[in-house]
Amino acid sequence: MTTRLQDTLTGETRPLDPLEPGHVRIYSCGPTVYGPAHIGNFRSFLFADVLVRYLRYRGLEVTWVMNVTDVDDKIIRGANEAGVSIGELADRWLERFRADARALRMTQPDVLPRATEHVDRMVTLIQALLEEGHAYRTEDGSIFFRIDSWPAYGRLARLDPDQLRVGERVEADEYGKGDVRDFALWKASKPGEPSWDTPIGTGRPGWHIECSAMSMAYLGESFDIHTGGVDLIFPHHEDEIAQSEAATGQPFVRTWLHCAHLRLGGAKMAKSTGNISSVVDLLDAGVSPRALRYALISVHYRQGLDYTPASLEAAAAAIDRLDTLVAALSAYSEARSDAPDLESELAAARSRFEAALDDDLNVSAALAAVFDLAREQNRRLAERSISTADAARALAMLRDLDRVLAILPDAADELPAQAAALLAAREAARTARDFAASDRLRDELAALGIGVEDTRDGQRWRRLEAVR
RNA sequence: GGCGACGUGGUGAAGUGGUUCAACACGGAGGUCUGCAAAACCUCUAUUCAGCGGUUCGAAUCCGCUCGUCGCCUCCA
Repeated sequence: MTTRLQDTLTGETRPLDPLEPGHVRIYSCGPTVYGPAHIGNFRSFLFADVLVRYLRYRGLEVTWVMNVTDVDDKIIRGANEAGVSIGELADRWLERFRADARALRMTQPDVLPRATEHVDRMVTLIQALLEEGHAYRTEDGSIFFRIDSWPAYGRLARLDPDQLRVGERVEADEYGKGDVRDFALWKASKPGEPSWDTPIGTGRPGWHIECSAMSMAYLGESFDIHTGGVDLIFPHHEDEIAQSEAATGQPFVRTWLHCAHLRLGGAKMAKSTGNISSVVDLLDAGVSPRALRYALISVHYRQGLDYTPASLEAAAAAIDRLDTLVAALSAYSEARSDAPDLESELAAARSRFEAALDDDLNVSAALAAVFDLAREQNRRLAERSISTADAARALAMLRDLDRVLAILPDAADELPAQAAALLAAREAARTARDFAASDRLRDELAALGIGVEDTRDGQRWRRLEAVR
């Protein structure tokens, strides 16, 4: 069974068939670094992360590129307001983005190219478009893509170009275009804006051309998968297809994957409407990053998802259930022979897990396989019907599946020295049957965020993940 | 106005013609275990899948209509 994915362009769910066998090339539209990322942004980044992790888990080589937009209207405005250069502003927010991504256990992309470092590539593309008659220059020196020159325009978004409601929301600074629907490839320099001196004039690149140039720079003129939020389908990705294929004559992307919106209060989470919840704010408020990750990835990527405090609490409880199992499997010790049927039980869980993810990344169903496995192992632990080695095998299986999900506690997590001392003291108190002291020490550990339980395997601890 | 997605229990959500098809998680009720606690396990928590009509031997799953929610057509993950 191979992994099947639903392509936005054709609507078909097809087996993944990389252009280069065994090597998948993926481009994800990344952040525009002018402010803090919100969790809706990260829903789409983490969806791509799970995809990358799963394909690697499956043994495929993956090259993952995520762009960073570091020049656009908002960055320019933000930099002017803050009295810094766009580079300084972008550096600041890119650093924050990296920190958020680390906290949420997003895989580091192989390349995080910045738009301002790839202007040459964009210029080359634009030159090709000008030569082929797909682009034209306006009086002020801006360059636009001529939509009429590309008959397939509108296919991705299933929009009829003639039906676009032009005139209602036309940007004031873009008159001079041959057709109001045409989009900017190059914006002529204006006072107070950064610009580049290039063979096509002095100015700065439009947004859409960035992604075409940077994806091709690292992945080639044709590559396997392009991801982003559904709100990028039109016009961003539609424009990318038009300009890329018009410039190269090659099919641009084989599979388009789009992540549905995260909603807050019933409406799409978006900076422009202000109903956002930033990752920084949540983490600063003490929200467990693993719970947040779980909440964001546990629903199928093409399904809308409502963000509520309750969803985060449910996620934290689910995570805690797995944490407890990991702690129990680690602490378990029983001198007896191996359970003969464990191996097949673990294998069955793995195959359910893989079948779910192969089916267009059905994370909910994959999690169901993990939680069923958890219940089975908890039962065996309670019955003491497995060996110490069996427990280690079950834990190894969970950890292996977690290469995709990345929600389990850190394997290298060590008890802080202070807590370790309290735990040792509690051990001594319990040996002396001094339960008053034992209970007091348990409270002290809880205050440090360490939960302690007494079991046949001795004291067992786990971190208590805060929700808020 | 055009295009599209969706509507499953107290909540989130999987399931897209039959065979444990109503998963899984959260929450709730009862029980077992336990110094206490916690955790875990067991049992229960949707004769029913927005409503109506149709196709079929058989539908949550296909078709039609109605109602409702959301999204795109503009920057946006």
